[in-house]
Amino acid sequence: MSENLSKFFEAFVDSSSVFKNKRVLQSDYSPDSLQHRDEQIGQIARIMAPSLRMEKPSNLFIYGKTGTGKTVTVKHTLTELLGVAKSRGLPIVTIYVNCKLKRVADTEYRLIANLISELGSDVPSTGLPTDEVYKIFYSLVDKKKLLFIVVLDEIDHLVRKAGDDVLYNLTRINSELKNSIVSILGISNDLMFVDNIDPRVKSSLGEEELVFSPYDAKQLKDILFERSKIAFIDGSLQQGVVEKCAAIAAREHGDARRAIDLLRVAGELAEREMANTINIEHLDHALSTLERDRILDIIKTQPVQFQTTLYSIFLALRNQEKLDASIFTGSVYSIYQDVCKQTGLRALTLRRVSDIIAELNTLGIINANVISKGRGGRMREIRLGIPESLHDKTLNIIKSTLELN
DNA sequence: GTCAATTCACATGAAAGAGACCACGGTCTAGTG
DNA sequence: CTAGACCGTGGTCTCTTTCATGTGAATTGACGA
Repeated sequence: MSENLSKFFEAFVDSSSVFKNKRVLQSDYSPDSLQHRDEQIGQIARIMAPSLRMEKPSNLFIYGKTGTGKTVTVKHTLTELLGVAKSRGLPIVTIYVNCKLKRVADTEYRLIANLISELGSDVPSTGLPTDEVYKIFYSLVDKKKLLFIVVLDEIDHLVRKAGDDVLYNLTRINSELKNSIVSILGISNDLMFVDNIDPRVKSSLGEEELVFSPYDAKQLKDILFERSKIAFIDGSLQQGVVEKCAAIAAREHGDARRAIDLLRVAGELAEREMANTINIEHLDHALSTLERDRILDIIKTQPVQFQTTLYSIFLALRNQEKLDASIFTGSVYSIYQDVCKQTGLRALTLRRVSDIIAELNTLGIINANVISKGRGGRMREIRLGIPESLHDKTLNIIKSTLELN
């Protein structure tokens, strides 16, 4: 057996892979040159340039959907800026924080704690009063004369969870500092986000704004070609694969990250088959694999109550005999109560379940719309958002977490 | 027939509570010289 | 005498509950033509 296995590994190593440099297709890779973002790079550079004279650059706010190159562009531009600063001996420091990462920077306290740790110091992950942490941060920043550029990626996430007080406090930092200057660069996926924040914060944080529009199919194609030249062995991509990949991604609001993922998975599938070219079938297959993994992964990582709610939705729809029909909050909740009784789980209130349904909706697992039936009341109309081919798998996942049969 | 008021069944907001974590400082205990 | 174990306190964070308020259109009922 182990002989077989080692043979397999040998064969795997020897088989001509389609990849030359797979890292280029990984999500954390940032390319040396950016395509179709010259204009934005120029604008960011113009806004940030005063920092090289040790003047405070305007706070900058960047919007754009996922995969439009916001993060990469910002990182790219700041790296260049830091290069110049370094060669001139200017004390400029950039800090990059992704506010979406759970347990890293998704609350006010943790954000500041994170900034502190970026500055090479440490505070406990919990236990201190928030203003204490602020004080530590201030003293740390103000110790030397420095110019900080703080990049807050996915800032909409932070505000949604922690409220806009955070931003207000951050924008006030400069008035507390004697020596140093802090400039904030916020990145948001949500275009509507700014409408919901405190006007005071809005004016001070959004001194400058920049919008990243989605890539169109042609631009995506250019990007994919560029990457695939480095990533794949010459000639391993069949005609039309990149074009189709670009077209798929363009259809889904021009998400370049997704397009690149798609290409990578297609390559992995081809590699697994020991094929030495990637064809359209691989791409189609990759598309469904990616989608399947995403959905199953989301479901698997949901808390018990979420899974129970989803299970109740399944049951409610099954009672109606047709899974593509829709049901309403009330019937889901009564079934949910039965399920809880059955499993011995403590049943939550309708209020909470209603929120859970709303959250499942934003995850895309279900589609729920609020409708009014006039005197019949107002409620959510709920449908499953999971493709039928995955129904059995999701039910199995849920049943195993609920220890049901 | 028309129009405003009513009503239903939740949606949505706000505030507050419970319980899990964690750090810190003080006290107790056991081991060491 | 000292290091480590063990509390109590005070803080944050997440998930919930409770209480209150909001909402959109079918229904109702008064009113006038």
